[in-house]
Amino acid sequence: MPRVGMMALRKDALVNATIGEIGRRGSLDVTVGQIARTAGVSSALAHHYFGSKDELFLAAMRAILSEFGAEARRGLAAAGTPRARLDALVRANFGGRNFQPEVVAAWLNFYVLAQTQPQAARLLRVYQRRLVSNLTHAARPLCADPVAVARTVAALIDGLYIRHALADAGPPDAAAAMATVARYLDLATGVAR
Amino acid sequence: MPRVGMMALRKDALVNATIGEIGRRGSLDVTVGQIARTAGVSSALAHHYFGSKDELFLAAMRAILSEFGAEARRGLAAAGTPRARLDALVRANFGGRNFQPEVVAAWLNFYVLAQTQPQAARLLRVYQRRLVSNLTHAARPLCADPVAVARTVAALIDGLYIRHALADAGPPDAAAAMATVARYLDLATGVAR
DNA sequence: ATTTTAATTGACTGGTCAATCAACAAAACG
DNA sequence: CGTTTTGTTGATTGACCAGTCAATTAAAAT
Repeated sequence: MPRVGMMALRKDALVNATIGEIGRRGSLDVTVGQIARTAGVSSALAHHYFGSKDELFLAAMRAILSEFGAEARRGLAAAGTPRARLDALVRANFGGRNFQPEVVAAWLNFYVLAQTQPQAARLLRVYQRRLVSNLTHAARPLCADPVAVARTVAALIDGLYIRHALADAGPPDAAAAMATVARYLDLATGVAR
Repeated sequence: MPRVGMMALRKDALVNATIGEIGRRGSLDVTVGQIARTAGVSSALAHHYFGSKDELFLAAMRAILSEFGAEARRGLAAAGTPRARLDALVRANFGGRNFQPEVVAAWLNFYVLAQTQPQAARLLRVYQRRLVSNLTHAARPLCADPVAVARTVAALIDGLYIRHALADAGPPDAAAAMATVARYLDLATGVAR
């Protein structure tokens, strides 16, 4: 049943299936066959559209990053004050699908991949730089050393993310993570407690 | 050349080779054969002593954690003041072999494994709890909410670790990471700047 | 000196998987 | 209506690998 325009549909389905399967298995040890079956196509088609397993995973990561980017932009646009901008960036990191097990799994494996895959490393650097840059911009009116504060917040976000994602029990607590960052921001920007 | 007492030697060599190979490949995608060859033995011997690849990797992780634990204990013992104790814990995290690429790779893959391997998850939780507990204890005399500060510092350590380990260029800068934590501690404990 | 025990390996097995390719189906096009 | 384009897959290949096992060596124990 070859209809024209299937390419976009299939690519989307394959990317989503990739995220889903990585989440289910918890690692990159998923076969192209499993992913393809979940997407309802043959493994040959996955190779046809993406060329290789690596490309498929990179596409999945790009999808997650662009979803995150969109959320960040939306939050920034709606924020009126510098502090609201900071909070919006933090919320973008802890909100959305970011705490869903599949996305957590994708992130952790992305870190692993970034050690060796130049493409993955580049993607990760872009994300990291953009976050710090956005945070710096938002923090500039609020403190003496906005770059240092931005870097600290960025690290705090990553650390809280990992700690909550791999926490002892229960679902990750986004609210608690955001509160911790907020408390640091209060301190760093001299807000009375 | 079967001499008695080889077991400990071989196990050590295999554990070190495991860390080394994971570092070289950047992922858990290393074969038992590669590890064994690096250790100078046959793959059959690796299975003989460890039973499975998973066990071998867990043993490697335990080695890293125990090295870290020893360093933390040494630092704590030498520290006279609460603040010195905090600094010692931070230094234990950023010092030693922890920033060597192989150890970084092991950590990242350990995170991935902890999502699905109960043993790895348990190990990680023990490490995380102990760190927070040590930090809390050290922070108690210095601030009103030592638990919150300890959690924040722990997250900061993890986040800085990842960000520096996967940084844009050059070797990870342990000094900068430690300075960032120190600045937060100054803020949180009301030290004058 | 013989037996036991620890150390060690080569060879093998059963299975898995990424990637390729030739071929088939149906829509679009002229 | 025939041809081109797009979509799709089954079957295959070539390679790799974890884990097993039977066999070998030499030290240690009796």
